[in-house]
Amino acid sequence: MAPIVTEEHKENRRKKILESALVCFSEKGFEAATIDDIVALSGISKGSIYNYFKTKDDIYVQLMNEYTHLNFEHFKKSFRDLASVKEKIHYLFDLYKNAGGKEKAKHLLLVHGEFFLSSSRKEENHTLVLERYRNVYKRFLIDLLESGKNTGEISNTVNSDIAASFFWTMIDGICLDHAVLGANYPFSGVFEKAEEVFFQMIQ
Amino acid sequence: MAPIVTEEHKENRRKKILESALVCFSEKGFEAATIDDIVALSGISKGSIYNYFKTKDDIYVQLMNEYTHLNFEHFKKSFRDLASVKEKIHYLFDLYKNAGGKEKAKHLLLVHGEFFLSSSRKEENHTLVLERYRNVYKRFLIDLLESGKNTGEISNTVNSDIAASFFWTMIDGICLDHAVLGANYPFSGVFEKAEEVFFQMIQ
Amino acid sequence: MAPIVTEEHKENRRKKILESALVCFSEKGFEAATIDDIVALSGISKGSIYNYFKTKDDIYVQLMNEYTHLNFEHFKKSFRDLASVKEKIHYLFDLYKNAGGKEKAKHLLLVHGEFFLSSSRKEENHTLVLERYRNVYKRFLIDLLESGKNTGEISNTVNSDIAASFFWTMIDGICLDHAVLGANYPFSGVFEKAEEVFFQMIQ
Amino acid sequence: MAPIVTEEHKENRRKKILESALVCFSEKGFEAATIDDIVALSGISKGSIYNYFKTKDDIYVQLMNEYTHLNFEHFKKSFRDLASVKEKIHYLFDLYKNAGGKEKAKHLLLVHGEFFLSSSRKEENHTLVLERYRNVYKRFLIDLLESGKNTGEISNTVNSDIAASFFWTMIDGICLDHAVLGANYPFSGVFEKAEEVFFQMIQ
DNA sequence: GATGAATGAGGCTTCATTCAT
DNA sequence: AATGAATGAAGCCTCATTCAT
Repeated sequence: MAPIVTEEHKENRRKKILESALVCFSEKGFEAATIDDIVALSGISKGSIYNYFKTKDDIYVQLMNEYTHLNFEHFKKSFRDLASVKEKIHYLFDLYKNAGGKEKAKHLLLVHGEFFLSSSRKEENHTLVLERYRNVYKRFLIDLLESGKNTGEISNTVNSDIAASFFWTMIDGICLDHAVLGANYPFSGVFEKAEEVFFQMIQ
Repeated sequence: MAPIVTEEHKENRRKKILESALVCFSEKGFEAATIDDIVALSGISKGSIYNYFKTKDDIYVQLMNEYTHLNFEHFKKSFRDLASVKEKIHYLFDLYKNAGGKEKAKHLLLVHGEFFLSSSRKEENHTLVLERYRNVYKRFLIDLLESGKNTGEISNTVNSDIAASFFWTMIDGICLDHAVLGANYPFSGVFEKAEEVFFQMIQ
Repeated sequence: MAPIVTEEHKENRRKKILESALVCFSEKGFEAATIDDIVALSGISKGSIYNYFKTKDDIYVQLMNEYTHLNFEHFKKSFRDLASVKEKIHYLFDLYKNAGGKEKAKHLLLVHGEFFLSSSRKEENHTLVLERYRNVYKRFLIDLLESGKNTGEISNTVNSDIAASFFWTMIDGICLDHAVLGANYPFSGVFEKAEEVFFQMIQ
Repeated sequence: MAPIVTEEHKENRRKKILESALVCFSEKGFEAATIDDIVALSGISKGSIYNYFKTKDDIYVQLMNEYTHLNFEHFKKSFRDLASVKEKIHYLFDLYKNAGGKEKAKHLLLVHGEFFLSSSRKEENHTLVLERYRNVYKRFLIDLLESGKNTGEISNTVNSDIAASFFWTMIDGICLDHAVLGANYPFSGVFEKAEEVFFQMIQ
């Protein structure tokens, strides 16, 4: 007898749970959000959720991994159409600038931010955050900058390590301030300054 | 009959509770930290804590207010000995740069960060955060920049509002990344870049 | 997927909780009785109790509603076999007279009494008590008296409203005094007097 | 050295505590009312209250005793001016009828009612209630009725014991229903009926 | 006697997780 | 695989009572 439940169906349910968790964690914070909240939003039963995820923490971790992964997949795909390194960097800025208005992006930011912050208190998550920072976020930028040096678009005197860190610090800082402060924060103005400043720095 | 316990004694106990709370919130996060943790660390009984603070949330809020207040009192006092606006700004950078190594500063950062982040989900705290951002943090920087314009130290073309926001976004971003990423983050290097960049921006 | 547990099973557990609560509230009073008492008596876990009832107050309210409802259902069913209004009224007196000896009736009385009394301090419960008094207890008696007037069994000069109130005041007063004073109260004697007096009043 | 604090002053403070307790117990119920409520209302410090009363229960008991005592003192004093037994009984009815509108009387009623009810669960208080019922309330009525028999005002066939119990049951029932049901209860009408009925019974 | 800060046991409720069906 | 009832540990907070001054 063929399996009644296809792999695809299972993956859809898994995704549905993660999506719902994202909204719940964003709205209430990880600790305050309950499994029942996720049940209510996803329409998937509690027992079922525990078939897909071992613990509430597990949902958190998989959620973070999933979206980081999707994020960079998206970056890489979009980069295929962009010729120069500068264009790519402009594209990154644009991406985050445009995300500023989207609801889902705000959810992701808050949850990412909380995960990042709280990771310093949980060995397991901390390892994950560090690993991701080094091998994904920073690596991505460093590779970009180094390739820019090779093409001559970026000055060889630039310290890629510091510039990469600086880039993400600014992006994170701006997005977070925007997510929390909302209209009280001159999002566009600061973002433009940041872009301007960053290009000065690397040329 | 006069009160048996001096105001000073009471203030000391209040401080002791806040200090203990800071450590507990920093180590476990606000939600995960328990009143019993604070009891254990402070040596003050549960009932007594509730004589000084109405709720766990109240401790959180007073803690945040207290340190913001102390912070800016400190800024203002130190500024008396500094003649130029540039010196003052350099002093601010130095202050945060030096705080990077201190244990208590790291605690404060994590707790402030979490408060800031979580405030977007709690109307009451959000109001407080917004008010503090506008009337304390940003106001402080704007006043500084404006007085710099008057003395000619700072270019009149600078948009104080955006520059002030940019300043705090960088400070917050750097300190947070440093607190979480630790040795994986080139703290000093990024900080120097930030200072350099900021002075370029305002001249 | 169909529910695993039958509605009947759930209703049984709900009933079990209410029954246990009745005993606990009766023995210690509502405030002094604890959820743990109910857990101990019912053998149902604390968490489960909160699956069936929102709060301790909710148990109280549902308990009161349940028994009032059962009470009047019982009245109405028994009345089918009774031809005259007088017989019905005699039946009511008998019912309460006989309840005097039963343990469960005593429990109910004390708990009802306490609920009634305390309701004046809780808007929500007060509304419920008033509504029940007007639309159930008093309505029942008034309807009875009015139908008696139609059949000529009861004098048309009787003020049904006052007679109905008088009826319940006597019943309540007697039952309460009996429940509290026990052997020190001439229950049967007073009850007979009350019945005698009431029939004089309505003829 | 003469005592700084006179006996009178002490007695005044004791009274003040009892008065405040009456209001607090009436407004919140005995269990829900706190010592701090009494402190707030009386303006007397917590430590001081415990100088005058051993426990919260002690306040309750003394309060009940005090007012029962005052009550009957008042009865007896007023009776001096009344010649016939019937007048005295009418006077009693009038007293309770008039009390219906007074705030303090309502407080007393609710608190007495709760004490009465709850006494069945506390051996110590129960003894007190029984004793008071037998030796004060009922005794008072029985003596009245018996003296009425002697003067010929009251029929010798009346069972004083039952009539006395009936009297208090009606009074209690009416006052309680009135206190709780308020405007929904035809207080005056029922009271008049009760008086009418009682005089029929004893003649 | 008077004061009110300090104490800590104990109450109500929540919620992650398990497990029988 | 799916369901949701059941569990009980653990958290926040209250409050009667004590006691140092």
